[in-house]
Amino acid sequence: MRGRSYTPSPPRGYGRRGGRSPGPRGGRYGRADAPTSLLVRNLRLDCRPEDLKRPFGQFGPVKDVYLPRDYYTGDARGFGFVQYVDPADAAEAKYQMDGQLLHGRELTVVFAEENRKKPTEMRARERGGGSRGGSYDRRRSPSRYSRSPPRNSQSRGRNYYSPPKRRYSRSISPNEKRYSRERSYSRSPPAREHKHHSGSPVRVERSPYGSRSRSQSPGPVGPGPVRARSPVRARSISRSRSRSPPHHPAEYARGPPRRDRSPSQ
DNA sequence: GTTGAGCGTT
Repeated sequence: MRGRSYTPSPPRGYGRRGGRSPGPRGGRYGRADAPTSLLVRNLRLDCRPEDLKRPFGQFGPVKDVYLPRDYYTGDARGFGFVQYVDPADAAEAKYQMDGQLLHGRELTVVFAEENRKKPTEMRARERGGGSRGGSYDRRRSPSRYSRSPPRNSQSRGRNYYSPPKRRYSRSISPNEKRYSRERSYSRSPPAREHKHHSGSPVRVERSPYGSRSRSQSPGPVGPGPVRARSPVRARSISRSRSRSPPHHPAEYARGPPRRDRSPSQ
C-alpha cells in the first residue's frame, strides 16, 4: 500500500492468458499447441453456422462450427467458433479469413482458447457466483452485455423469457391437452423457430443432438393414476415443477433443483 | 460418450 497501487496494465490486444500465445518468436504454434478452434468475430447477427462452414471449409475439414447466442434472447452474439480437424488448416484459415468480408462485414479471426464452458458451468454463474470464491469474471465483465434478461422488454406482464402460459393452476384441465405433441422438450429455452434447412440430403432428419431426449417432459399432469386428494397435493405439484427446465435465472439462486426420490421404488 | 447457455458482441 504505500501509494503504489497495483495497476494492472492491460496488454494490447487480447492478451488474455498467454497460454497459447505464439510468442515473440516465430509465431508458429507447436504442433501440440496448435489450436484447432478459431474464434470468428464480427459476424452478422443472423449469421448461421453454415455460412461460416462454407468459406471456412475451403481450407480443410471443419470439425464443428458453433455460434453461441444469448440463452435468453436467443440472439446471436456476433461471434462464432470454427473448429478444424487439422490445426494447420485452422492456421491457414485464420490467416486467410482474417479480414475477409462475410456478408459485408469484416471478419476478425483469431485462435480461440479452449475455454469452452459447459452449460452446467454457465448455470453456476447465475447462481451466485460459485462458492469457490470468486472465480467469476476472470475473463471480462459480462455485466456490460448483461446476459440477464431485460425485465421490462416489451410487455410488462410477461417477461420475455417467461414461457407463454405455463399456468398449471391446481390441476390441469382436460382441455389443456396440448401435450403429447412435441416431445422436443430439450434444453431449448425459447423455442426458436426451427429452420428447415434442407441442405444435406444424406443426412437423416433427426435432430443433430436430438437423440438424447432426456426425459421427462415437464408435463404438468401426472400420467395416469388419479392423484389422491391429500393436503400435500400442492406440495407435490410444486415439486414437480422443480423438475422443469430453468425458468428464470433467479430461480437458480432460489435453490438447487432437488431430485425427487427415485420413483423406481 | 461428451460437451450446443462456448471467450474476443453495439
